[in-house]
Amino acid sequence: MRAPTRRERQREETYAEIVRASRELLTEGAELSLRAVAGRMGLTAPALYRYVASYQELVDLVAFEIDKAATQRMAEAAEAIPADDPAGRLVVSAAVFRSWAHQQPREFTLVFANPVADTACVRRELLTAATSGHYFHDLLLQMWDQHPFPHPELDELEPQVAEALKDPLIPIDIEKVPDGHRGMLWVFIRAWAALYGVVTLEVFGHMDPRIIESGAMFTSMLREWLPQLGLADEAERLEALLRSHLAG
Amino acid sequence: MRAPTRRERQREETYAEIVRASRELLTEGAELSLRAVAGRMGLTAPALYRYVASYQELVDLVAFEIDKAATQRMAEAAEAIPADDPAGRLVVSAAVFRSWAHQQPREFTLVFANPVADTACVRRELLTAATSGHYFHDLLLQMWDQHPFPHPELDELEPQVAEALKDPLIPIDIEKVPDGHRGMLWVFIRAWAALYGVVTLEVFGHMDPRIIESGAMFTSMLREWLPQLGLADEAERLEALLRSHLAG
DNA sequence: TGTCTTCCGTGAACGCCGTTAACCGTAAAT
DNA sequence: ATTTACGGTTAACGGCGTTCACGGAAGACA
Repeated sequence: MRAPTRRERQREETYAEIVRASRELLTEGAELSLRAVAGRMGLTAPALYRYVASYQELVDLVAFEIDKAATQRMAEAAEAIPADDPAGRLVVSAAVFRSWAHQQPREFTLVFANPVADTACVRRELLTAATSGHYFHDLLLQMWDQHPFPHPELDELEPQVAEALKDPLIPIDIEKVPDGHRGMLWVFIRAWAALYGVVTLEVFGHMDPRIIESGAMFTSMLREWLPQLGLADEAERLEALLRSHLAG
Repeated sequence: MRAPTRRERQREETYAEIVRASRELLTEGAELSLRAVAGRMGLTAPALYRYVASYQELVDLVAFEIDKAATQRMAEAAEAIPADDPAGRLVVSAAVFRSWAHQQPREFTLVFANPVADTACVRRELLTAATSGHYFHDLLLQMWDQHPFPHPELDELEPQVAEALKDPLIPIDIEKVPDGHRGMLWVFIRAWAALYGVVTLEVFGHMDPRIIESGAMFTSMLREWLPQLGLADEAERLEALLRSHLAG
């Protein structure tokens, strides 16, 4: 772990600049293309091939960094809530996640609505490396540690699901899950599905825009989920917390 | 309403061929491009501009027709269920919807994961014209007619939502909704959100592939929804029906 | 029937795009 | 001091959406 040489530092800075330029393009609504990124950096397109092997690899790189940045945004907002209130932090994080998706729909689309199935292993690994995934799972685990909620046992689930949960392909440090409580992952996964579903629907706009803007879809999704996470008696407090963060 | 002239018939046939060629490309995993579509039809790209004003308009046309075709596929499968069992037909339709999305992920993406917000009015109108939307809403209305389920009153909902439900921007013939029961739409919309969310998540693959394949996500979504549609006592029958259609 | 017009196709061209190849100065490594 | 690796260049290929000028053929109409 020696100090990075000058060349290495320069290279890292170039990567950072690539990501910066790419995100600027996305934010401005322009097309993300190698030529546009290169142009914004003051060099020509072929030069970028010294850093990424293809356009798809650029997309993957940018997607990973965007996910990291979005997670940091959630973490910063969550710090306004005491660390001993992981449920509050989760609610705030979910609200920030939604706001981010609405403010930066192209960034959100790049990360979460790019097919992960058909492409190569790189994107596959992204599935288990997702920073946001680890972040959400950590909060959920903290919640469970503080106030365990019920979850199905592996043998109550469909065999294929039980099998998948034994060596799961999701962004979580599996040793953090207490032994005999793998069924908890099923709750986590379904919660993620609910969050992902609502936000994706809203971003793609397959719904009356006034309803999207109101946030009612999101609120009602959360209202359904709080009891399942053992938060029935805190529902009122958490819904108020959500309301105060929906605009942001 | 006179008979269509020869020219008109020819033009319609050309449109149909455009859609046919486009869908072939999508199914084969090739890129959907004006040149590729034209080439498959035995003509050059500029010729297509006699039929569509731009690439985006081609996409919209194809998306609309794909939605129609997917709906027909659902309707055909639903015919195996008696007409006096709209709940059964809904379950079968939802299962077929999911199968279609998995078998033709590119078609599904084109229709349901293309941003509708930022583009022009054409796509906006698609929102209320969606064939599949009308189909689902018809089934839900039939279910309610046969066996009414509870729904919130307008004044129990958030004002913005209540406002939106008075003149909704969704694919439904509003006069079919009984007076004083507009709140029903809120149930419909949330049900659609749940279906859309799960299927989109599965198609984009942001989840362990073994869990996607098992269909457990979909089953559990349905299990949560049956009671809300007043089908608690038919849950067992309908879940069995779902299981028998999940593979298809 | 003959003329006029509308429709539907063409080829050429423009400016984008991703990608490859050959080339070269400079900074690091030896 | 020499070699090597790195990071950039220009030129070019094929493909994309799109526009334009052109022409033939089919329908409309006298």
